[in-house]
Amino acid sequence: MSFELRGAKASTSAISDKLSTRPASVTGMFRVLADSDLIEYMPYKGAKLTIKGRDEAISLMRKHRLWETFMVEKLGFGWDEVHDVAEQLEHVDSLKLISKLDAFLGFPRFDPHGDPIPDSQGVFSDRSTLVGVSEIALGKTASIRGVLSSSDSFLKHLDDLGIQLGLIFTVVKVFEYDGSFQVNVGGEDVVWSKKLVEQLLAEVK
Amino acid sequence: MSFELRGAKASTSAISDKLSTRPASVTGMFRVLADSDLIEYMPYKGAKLTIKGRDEAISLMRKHRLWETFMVEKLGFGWDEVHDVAEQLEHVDSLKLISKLDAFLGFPRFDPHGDPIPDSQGVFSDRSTLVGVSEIALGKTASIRGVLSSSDSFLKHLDDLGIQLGLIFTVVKVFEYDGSFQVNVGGEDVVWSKKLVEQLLAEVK
DNA sequence: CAAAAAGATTAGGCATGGCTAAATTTTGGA
DNA sequence: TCCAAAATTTAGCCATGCCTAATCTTTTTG
Repeated sequence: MSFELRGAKASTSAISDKLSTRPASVTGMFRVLADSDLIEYMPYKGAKLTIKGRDEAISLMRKHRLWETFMVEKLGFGWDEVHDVAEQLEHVDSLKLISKLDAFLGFPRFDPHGDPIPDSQGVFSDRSTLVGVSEIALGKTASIRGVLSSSDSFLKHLDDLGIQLGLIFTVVKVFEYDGSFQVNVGGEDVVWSKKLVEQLLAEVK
Repeated sequence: MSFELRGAKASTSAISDKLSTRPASVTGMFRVLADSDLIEYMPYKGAKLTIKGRDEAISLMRKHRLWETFMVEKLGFGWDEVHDVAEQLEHVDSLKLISKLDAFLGFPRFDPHGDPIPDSQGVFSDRSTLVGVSEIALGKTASIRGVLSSSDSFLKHLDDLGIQLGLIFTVVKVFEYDGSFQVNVGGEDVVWSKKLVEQLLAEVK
């Protein structure tokens, strides 16, 4: 489920590909979505979300990201394990459930991948309060808020290093030689590679 | 979703009724369930759960009750609001999700309605540790663990009185006149009617 | 104990949703 | 510009799942 939200038109075969289905089936879906006023669809010319479709997509995104946040923060799942289950959970139909879950989680503005969670009005928080770890100045303290990559290997690596959402650290030193960072975490100094810090998002205190 | 677990055979029309469907459809379901070895089915003679079917039913029950517990205890839902949503949540397929949820909730043995939650092995806690509030002796302290009725009006009444799962109280006095109980809750004395205490389950300290 | 009533199953229809193959439109290179 | 290749849609098929109506079995009752 990943139409482009920005006015892009989605190609039939790209979608059938992602859905492990056939282009002909996608055309069928287009027709029912168009009948429900969720997309604007002209044969051979592609499809584009309507306002209503956009709202629906944002609502799904909100649910998906809240469930992911719940699984990681409250249940202790790894960042790389939550996507598939969240895809099931996001289809549970209860507005009240989602708003209570949102409150229970403390109205988080970003999910474990650093992607913004739209609020109940569909408004996204600006990601500008987040900054790449590689850009944090010496001596600054910050906390991990998200990641830029979602690859399995990357997320597993984070697990291995014990890097998780909310982790607080201070930049101690930047090694010019290879661009790696020395950071202090809970009183202990560790080194994060250049490749690593470029994929991490944080909020500076 | 409520086959009788104890060896009972379920009647076709009783089921179609509960499912808001037609008897003919239930016969169809019987056939696919029998093909999956979930029930033993002889035309005109009813259906009965197999071991495998029983296990599946218990697993669903476990999920359903854990989700209900989550919604009531963590999200602040009322006891009467959770059933329908739990019916959706229970079909999310992830063993790991359920075992993590179980741990997060502290391995509860009873759900908000006082019904036992089977553990991961399918074993039920004995309800015998629970006792009707109406049978608690003077001076004893106990905590609410469940209810016997699930009627909307009853559950709403509990909400009105602020009676919720885990509430701790001490029996101060029993009025012979009408069988009502005077109990102390958080330092304050309140009166619970006979009808009320007969529907409440508690665990004596 | 037989016939009527009640309950369950089968037969057949209809809608859905996916598929393959054929037809159509768009695209991109000569 | 024009034609071949690629992309998309349409047509038609099949499986599923539920429905109604008809048939069959079981139960109830006179």
